[in-house]
Amino acid sequence: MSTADRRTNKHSAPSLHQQVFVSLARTEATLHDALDRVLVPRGLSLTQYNVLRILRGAGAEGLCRNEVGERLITRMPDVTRLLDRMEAADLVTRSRSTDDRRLVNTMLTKKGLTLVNDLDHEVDQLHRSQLDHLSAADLRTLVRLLDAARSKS
Amino acid sequence: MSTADRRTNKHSAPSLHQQVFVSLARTEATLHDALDRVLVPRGLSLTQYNVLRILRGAGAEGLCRNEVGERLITRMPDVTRLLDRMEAADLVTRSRSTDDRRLVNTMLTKKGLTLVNDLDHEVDQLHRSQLDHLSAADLRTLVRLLDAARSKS
DNA sequence: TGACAATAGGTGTTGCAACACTCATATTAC
DNA sequence: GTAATATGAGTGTTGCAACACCTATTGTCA
Repeated sequence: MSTADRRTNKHSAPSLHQQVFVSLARTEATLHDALDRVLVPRGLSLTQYNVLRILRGAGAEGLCRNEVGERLITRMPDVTRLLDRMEAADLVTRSRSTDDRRLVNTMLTKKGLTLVNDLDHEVDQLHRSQLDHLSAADLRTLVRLLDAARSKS
Repeated sequence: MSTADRRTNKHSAPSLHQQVFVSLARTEATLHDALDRVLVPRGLSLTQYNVLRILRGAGAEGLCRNEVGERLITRMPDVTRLLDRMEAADLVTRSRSTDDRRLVNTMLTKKGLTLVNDLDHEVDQLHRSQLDHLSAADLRTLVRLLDAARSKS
């Protein structure tokens, strides 16, 4: 675009790269919203649900705060208060490590584990219903291209 | 999963549908974060940038609040204060319609138009650099599958 | 025409997210 | 062994987002 165009409404058609970005954002928002409609009635945000799944995968030893943050999908600079809220809801419990007293291990409570196990089926059903009009080959292609799309970052 | 498993850490491997959801969320977060690093130094959130592009596309007449909200990528129940902040930053201006006095038309200021035009090149360069290791055919396939993935919702 | 519903916009409040900063503990260098 | 650095966790503050609710204007229909 030339300097003379800077104060006009003229702008070029979106490039293929931009189409990818917009389509990606729209699809993520659509699927995210639908999942929220399952999680919010249970008092969970998507981030909190991800923490439950992360901690379930970690087993009884739990994980320290930074390990939880690293495994989260979205960058989350305030894991402390996220875990505070989940501790207040009796979903997780924390205990300071004796090995390294800087570390605080967080693990699921029985209530948290039951909740995330209960949600497995409902969430899987939702994802299936949202995507069952695509073939397995298409889904595998989609995952492959999505993974490739972020491989540079 | 059987009832007996509800309080265990046993859970099945993620289905293909779940892999799509996770990969989609991760890729969106990665690309979103990179774009934020371009926009935040200019004082913009991604949503505000989208509003600028929406209003540029609308031309001099502008759009009313609900029309802006409908065109946004993510559901946004508080467009009023979003536009308040952009008006305070002198990016948009508002005027109540005389035809239907319920409507308030929002349009870009000269500053807002210049800003969004200036960002075009930088944003496009970013998107290209993030995705230039994928072929055009792959990008077209990605857009097609992403569009298909949200077609049911 | 006058009551009532529908639409558009705005507001009050609450809770969460992001930033910078501090404190405690552990590791490293000398 | 002590000082300096690095790492992990938590806190104070600010701003934005989401929810419910309210007001003004328009449209609908008896």
